[in-house]
Amino acid sequence: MSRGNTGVTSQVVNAHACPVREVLDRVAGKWSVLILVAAAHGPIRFTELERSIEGISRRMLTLTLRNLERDGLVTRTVHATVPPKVEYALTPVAQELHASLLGLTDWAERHRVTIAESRAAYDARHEPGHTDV
Amino acid sequence: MSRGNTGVTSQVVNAHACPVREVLDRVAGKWSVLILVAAAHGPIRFTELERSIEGISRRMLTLTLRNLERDGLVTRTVHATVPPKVEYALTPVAQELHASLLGLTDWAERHRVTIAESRAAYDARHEPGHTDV
DNA sequence: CAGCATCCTGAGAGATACTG
DNA sequence: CAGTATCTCTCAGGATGCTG
Repeated sequence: MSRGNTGVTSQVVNAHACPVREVLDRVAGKWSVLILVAAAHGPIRFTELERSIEGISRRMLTLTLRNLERDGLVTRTVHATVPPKVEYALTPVAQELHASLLGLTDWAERHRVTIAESRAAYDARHEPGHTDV
Repeated sequence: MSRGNTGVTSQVVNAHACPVREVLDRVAGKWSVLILVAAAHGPIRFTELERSIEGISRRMLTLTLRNLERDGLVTRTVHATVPPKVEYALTPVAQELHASLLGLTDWAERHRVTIAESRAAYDARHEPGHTDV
């Protein structure tokens, strides 16, 4: 505050220091949350995940699971049977996260319509050939 | 539930239907939340934003602001003065969102250490040349 | 001051095929 | 069943330069 400004102390925000961004970097991937949701009910097998999550590829399922495992959000349990059986389960930490996400879910559902309208209006305003005002 | 399975009704999760993913698509961008945070204290000018947010480029600031405006999360007020003065402010909807994000912030701060450790351990396990077990 | 236009790079993600 | 291995492509995001 060494320089007299407008009065609002616009404090510096650092991307690396911001905790929200940390979570997002972890969860923002297209599939991460979907996996968290699908696994929230209890341990679930690879193929079950694959079928539960609409549109996910084998590759992305594997990659995302690996990342979640790395962060300690899911556990991977291999049952040495034939055929192989691998179960994925949320860790307590991930379950807490899942709970925190409910706040966002709630927000999304309360405002999804408003936002859609806002978009439509904005797009209309900026369409090629709007008469403005 | 027409097919008898393990008992866990792994319900189908659709990326387009999942409300959490909707929010994320809106907010997951590298800069969106940072702008929300920086603007949370009150109306803020373009250049103030630029300086508040460490590392953001003019281009990304503009783009992200446009998207937020499109979704009705920020308002853009142009003061017809010389030099120009443009102020961005959060809409009530965005302020609610900002509040919901506190849950995530909290989660991140409570577990950031654990997660970092988990990563380190995982990476150690998978380093080239681990003796396993 | 507050942008827009342009060029460029790389990580995320899709498609496809092969295997312990 | 539960993965790995490539190959490709899109697009978010960085760098830079120009303007009302």
